[in-house]
Amino acid sequence: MSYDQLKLKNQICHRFYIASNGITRLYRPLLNELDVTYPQYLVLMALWEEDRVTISSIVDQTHIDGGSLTLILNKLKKKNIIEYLKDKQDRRSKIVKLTLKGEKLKEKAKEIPLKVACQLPKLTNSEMKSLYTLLDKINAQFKED
Amino acid sequence: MSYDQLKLKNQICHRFYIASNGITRLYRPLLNELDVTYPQYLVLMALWEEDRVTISSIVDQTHIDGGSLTLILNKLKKKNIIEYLKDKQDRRSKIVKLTLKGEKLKEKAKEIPLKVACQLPKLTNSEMKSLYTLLDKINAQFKED
DNA sequence: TCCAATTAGTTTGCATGCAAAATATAATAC
DNA sequence: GTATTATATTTTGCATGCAAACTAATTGGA
Repeated sequence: MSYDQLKLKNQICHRFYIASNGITRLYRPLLNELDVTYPQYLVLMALWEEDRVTISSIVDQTHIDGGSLTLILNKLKKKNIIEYLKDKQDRRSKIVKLTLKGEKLKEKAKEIPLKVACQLPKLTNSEMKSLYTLLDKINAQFKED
Repeated sequence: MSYDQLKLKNQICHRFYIASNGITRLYRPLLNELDVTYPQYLVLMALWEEDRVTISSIVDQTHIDGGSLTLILNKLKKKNIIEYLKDKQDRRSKIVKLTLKGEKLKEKAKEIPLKVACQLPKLTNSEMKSLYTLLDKINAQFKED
């Protein structure tokens, strides 16, 4: 009764769990210097690409849970990194906008990706491309949720 | 000032975040039938492979944080899935052991991996092998932490 | 042998992740 | 036009993930 399919070494999800937590841990000391957490950093990356967007747009971009995002955004607001604008078209919506401080954080953040990459095992360009492609295939499923 | 390296589409960690959370979500309804959460299921898989182990051994196998694991194990004990034994060699340690109920859960769990796999995009054997290899390369870094 | 350093676990405090219920507002159906 | 339905966001309750402080027990070294 060994049930190989129940062994940890055969679990793809466990590998993602380890990778996600492990890499996030690499970000933590770097993000501490910006006084943000990893999910807060995801929100910032979304806003640096496109500012003045609705909360549901940020959910779509980051895949952060909506309930959690409310709390995350309130914390970013308290740190004066974002502010809320009213959406005159639809009073149910809020528009999220970077403050000047939030915009300037991008400059401080720009070295982070390279610093994290340096701490990861070296993959060849081909391996990295392959990994991105495979992850995108797996995640395609979750793009609509 | 586009800073491509800060775009979400270029973040490997964000892909792992999406994959880990997304696949865990696929497990949830199946695990509900066993009345366990995903981290609790990781602990069970570790114990089904090797029973009567220390808590630190479970940390090594599952990569679950030690502090969280204390709570998780207490919940499994409350559900009568595991029990604690005393380690006479080292009184600092606890031995974790499956109860009969915990052992029998394995039988109920054995269909879960296939059911989850069926909900994921089909990857070829070669792609799946490649994905496992790449994840193992990334995660090799975290094996010691 | 005795004390400092180490190790195994637990506890605490904070930040999500998530499902489900609750609010407020908009869009649709009739 | 009004009731029904759908959408945007917030709130609530529970379960981790994690760093740091803490307790108890063991090990190592002078």
